[in-house]
Amino acid sequence: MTSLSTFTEVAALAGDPARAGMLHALLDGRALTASELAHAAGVTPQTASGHLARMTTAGLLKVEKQGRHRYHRLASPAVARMMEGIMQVTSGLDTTRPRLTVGPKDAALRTARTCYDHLAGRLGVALADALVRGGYVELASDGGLVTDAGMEFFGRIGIDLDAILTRNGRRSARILCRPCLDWSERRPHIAGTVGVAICAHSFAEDWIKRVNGTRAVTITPKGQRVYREEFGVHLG
Amino acid sequence: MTSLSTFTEVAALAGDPARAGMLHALLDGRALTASELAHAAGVTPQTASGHLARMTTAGLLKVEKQGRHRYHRLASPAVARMMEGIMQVTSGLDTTRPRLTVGPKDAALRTARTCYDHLAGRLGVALADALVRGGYVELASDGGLVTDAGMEFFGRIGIDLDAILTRNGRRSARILCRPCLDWSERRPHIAGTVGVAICAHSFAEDWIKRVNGTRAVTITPKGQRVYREEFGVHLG
DNA sequence: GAAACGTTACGGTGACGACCGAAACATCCG
DNA sequence: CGGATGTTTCGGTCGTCACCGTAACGTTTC
Repeated sequence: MTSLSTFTEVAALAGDPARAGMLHALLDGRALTASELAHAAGVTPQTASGHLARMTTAGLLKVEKQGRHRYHRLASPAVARMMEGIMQVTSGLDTTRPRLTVGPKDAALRTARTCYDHLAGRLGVALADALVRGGYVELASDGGLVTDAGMEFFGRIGIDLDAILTRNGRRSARILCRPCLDWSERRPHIAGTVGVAICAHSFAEDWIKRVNGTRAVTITPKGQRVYREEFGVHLG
Repeated sequence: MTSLSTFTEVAALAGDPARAGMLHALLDGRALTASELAHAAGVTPQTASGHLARMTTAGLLKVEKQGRHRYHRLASPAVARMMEGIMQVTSGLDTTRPRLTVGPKDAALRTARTCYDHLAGRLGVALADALVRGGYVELASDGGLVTDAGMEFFGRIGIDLDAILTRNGRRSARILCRPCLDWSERRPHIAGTVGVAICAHSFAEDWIKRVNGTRAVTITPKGQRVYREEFGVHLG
């Protein structure tokens, strides 16, 4: 039963405060140096280096060296999904406990953030709601799909899902998407290929911007207008 | 940043050999006693009791006491999905390492097993393949859906998906399903509401049976026939 | 080449926690 | 009621591992 030992190993790696902090810092998909990660986790660079080496050999992280820097990033989307899965469990049990989540950093994360490769937070949920309301997307707990009207809508705002899916090698006649339960909003937002496309396009069109060096994003004035006029999203 | 500490706590709970063993023993969705779990994890009942208490207060497990027995089970499907997520990561890195998985127990698990509430292993993948081949289900990495022909097919073999979804409160016009990457087969099988229905119906109709007290299942002669004649599945 | 910076390796300390033995507690059965 | 079984609590031991200081290594820049 070797699969059990690797399971334990991976979970134990994620179950250390310093390593968990680094993983969270990497959850936006960027590549960070050991020093940045050490700062994020609140440990010295030496300690961070050891953790990073372990996680890399375990397959959680991958590194690419550029000059004297070594950039670390999550090894695969599967790692991000694993973290999502853990957060689902924690958010489930947070209902009983008092939710003491304060601080402006937390507030920014709740408003809008990236979830590895797609949008989450109030913005992510609001976009999902708007797309469902407009009849562009059908979303259930098990899955979702883009309707014919949705294909037209996405094409109109500059997202050619058909081309993206053809490039990735489609396996279905329809454009499916993955629902992702938002840990702060407790409601589903859109992940999967469609979520990636929305997020990437939003960055490319300057509808959103990363805030300093976190997973949080701010909505630009241009984005405010587009989200309101095209999607019908109003963020209080 | 309290969410990070709970994240760490949950991951650390899953990252202990004894606790991981118990969680795996519970992954079939049944409720087991502390003694059984102690035996499964290879620890004494005292040790197991402590672990179970911690996991219960953390929200991973829930207990229901019946007489002098206390039955433990996974607290929610989210816990099973979290474990799936971790296994995805481990199976990803297993490609590099030598896959030394032997033993008849392992072989039985690979042939057919339950994955909390749906079928997995060669059987699960073969059923998914057959349903796709027959045009009853469309399945992509992000999601899946049951076609009109599929609705008719499932109705014919006694699974009324429409009724099930109505009971659960549908949120979509179509019947969607969740793809679940099989850790032994490396190919997707069907999870979500549809996967649950297939699995439950297979047990109810005696197409499959649990083997002793594990997640593995055996296919009955009746099941062999049904899977072959109705689904077109041939298991070597 | 020397200095500055980022990263990794080594040795020692400290703390957390997993584990079991013994015993108390709860429940069912004769 | 007394014995048997399942479960939990308590105390103590042991091993593991995170952490940092120090120092070495590699790369870049002046």
